[in-house]
Amino acid sequence: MHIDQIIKEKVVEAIQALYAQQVETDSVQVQNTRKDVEGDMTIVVFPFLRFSKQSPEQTATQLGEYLKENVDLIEDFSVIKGFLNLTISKEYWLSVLGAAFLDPEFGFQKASEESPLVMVEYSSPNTNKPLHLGHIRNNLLGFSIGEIIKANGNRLVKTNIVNDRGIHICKSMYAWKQWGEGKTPESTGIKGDHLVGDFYVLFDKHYKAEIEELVGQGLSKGEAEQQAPSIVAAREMLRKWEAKDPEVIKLWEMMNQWVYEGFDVTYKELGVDFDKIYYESDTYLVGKDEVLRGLEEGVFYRRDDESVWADLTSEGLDEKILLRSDGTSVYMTQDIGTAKLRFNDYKIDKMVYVVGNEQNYHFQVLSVLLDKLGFDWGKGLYHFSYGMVELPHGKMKSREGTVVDADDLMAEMIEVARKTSEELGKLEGYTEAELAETYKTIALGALKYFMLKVDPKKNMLFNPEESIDFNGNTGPFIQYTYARIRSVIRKANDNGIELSEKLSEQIALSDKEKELIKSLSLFPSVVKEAGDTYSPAVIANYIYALVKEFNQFYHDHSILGEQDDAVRNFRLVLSKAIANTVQKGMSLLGIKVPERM
RNA sequence: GCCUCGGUAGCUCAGUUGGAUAGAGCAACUGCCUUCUAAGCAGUAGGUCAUGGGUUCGAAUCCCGUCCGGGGUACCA
Repeated sequence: MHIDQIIKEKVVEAIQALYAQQVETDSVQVQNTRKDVEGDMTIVVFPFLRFSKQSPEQTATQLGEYLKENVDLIEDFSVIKGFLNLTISKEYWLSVLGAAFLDPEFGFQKASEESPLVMVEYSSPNTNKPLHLGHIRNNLLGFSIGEIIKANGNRLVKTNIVNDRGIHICKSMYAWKQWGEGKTPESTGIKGDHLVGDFYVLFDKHYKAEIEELVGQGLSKGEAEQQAPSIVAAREMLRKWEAKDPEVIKLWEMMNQWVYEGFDVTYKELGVDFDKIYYESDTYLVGKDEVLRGLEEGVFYRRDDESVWADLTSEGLDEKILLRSDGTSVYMTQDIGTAKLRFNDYKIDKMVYVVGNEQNYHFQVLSVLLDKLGFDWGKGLYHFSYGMVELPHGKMKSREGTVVDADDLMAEMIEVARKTSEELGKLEGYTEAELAETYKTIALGALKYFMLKVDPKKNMLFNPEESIDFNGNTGPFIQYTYARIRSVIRKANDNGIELSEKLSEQIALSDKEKELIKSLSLFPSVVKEAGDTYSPAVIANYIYALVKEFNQFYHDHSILGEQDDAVRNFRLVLSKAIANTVQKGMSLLGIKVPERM
């Protein structure tokens, strides 16, 4: 049991004994004592004044005396205004460290066959252009939240829904057919997703020129947008695709294949993966069937123009279109189909969608629609809604070339990591492969930590000019601390020093050492909080604080140079426990840690 | 218009269910490598927590108003 809980229960007991009053354990406020005040844990006594009918100081003193008298691990107390500061015994802190050191799964809960099955959908790219910074945030959040869900004792299925059909891919297809001159990734040496993206941009260029020309001929902008030859041709291509025209299907399959091969490279570099991938070309018809079923059952209704709608006004939402008047499906229809397929494939207890906050309304509606269609999991779906990544000049727009490309960004960061490492020159003796791996670990550590340390709900700013730092509150700072500890442990091994989990109670603990154990002891509750709130940032901020504290300790205390064997052993155990916690915490963010850097 | 999210140091961000004197990093300035990795440590400076009210022992945090900004409100996804 954690110290908070123990204290809370003892306070309840004390209130009962002193004032003959019942209070709830959760109503007792326990917090870490301020650094500049003597003590470890602090109880706020203001809420008890109505029972004690005495001043805050008197109440706190009475409580303190009772606790000191009756609770072994509480050694002493002090009172400042309405705050009761408790000093916890050294023996207790040492036992906490020993337990953390011995348990390789410290802070994590194991899943069993019976554990809830959680499906996390993330990434969800369109197949007409390469991945950019916005996708990176999505992928990193999705992967991380999956790891956090697992660490909280759930089974996990990671899934991706690929938007492989629709007008967007037809635009690239048309542009390639029209102006592509038979170019392929092989013939050009361009990565498949980038090549297809280039044609998407090319389409837009021609389309815009056509619109301008038509407007010059006297058409309105709206008319021109509808009548431009390129868009007419792309729409015709979409129609043929839906009619399964063999030539169009062949082109579609070929270009999508290029994109998938490109995506695979990017995903691998980013270190994310999926257990099951769905394609909208497979799910949109299922969704259509579901909507028609809903129509038959009277859940939806048909308008005069044959379009199908859901009336959600009684739920406080709007009316929502589900099938167009020409019978084709919309985004919502596809999501219904995908959901049905998934729940047929897996016995899912909880569905989590990692999708940007611009789609909050969409998921609110989806939840109600699934519920109306009789899926009992509809109401429980969770939209993990995250904020946008903004550039200094505003939003990213792929057609205006203001995007930060995922592949380029990673390559640039690896290059920075390489240069920095070479300047510092601490990797002597590493092979080329080991060097390359270390550069990548550091570069991706920097990128991932940068993206994950901020509250996922909030928009964040990315400044390509200033790039991502390697000092201060960053991934490499944390990795560096880990590498330092590993270095010490290696040296200990080399000198034949063995670590013992038996910690002598004779040694004196410095303030910093005690603080470190306290911080360490918080890890399990941090993992839980991150799971409860769907927030990798909680993990990131915790690790940073822990590591920052360790560096202070490292600076002020010698570990291997310590003459007293018991103290040296304690410091090694403490260091190793922290390294393990850092490694596990970083793994929840999808970040690796290097042995040396 | 309506719905929704946000506004904390020059910049990027933390800030637990309301608690003590609001914290980090970057940028600026100053110290510390003959001692386990200086991608580090220590220090200086920087704040009307957008703003006006309210709730109470106590508000960055909860409630109401105002200002500013993002997103949504499509037979786009």
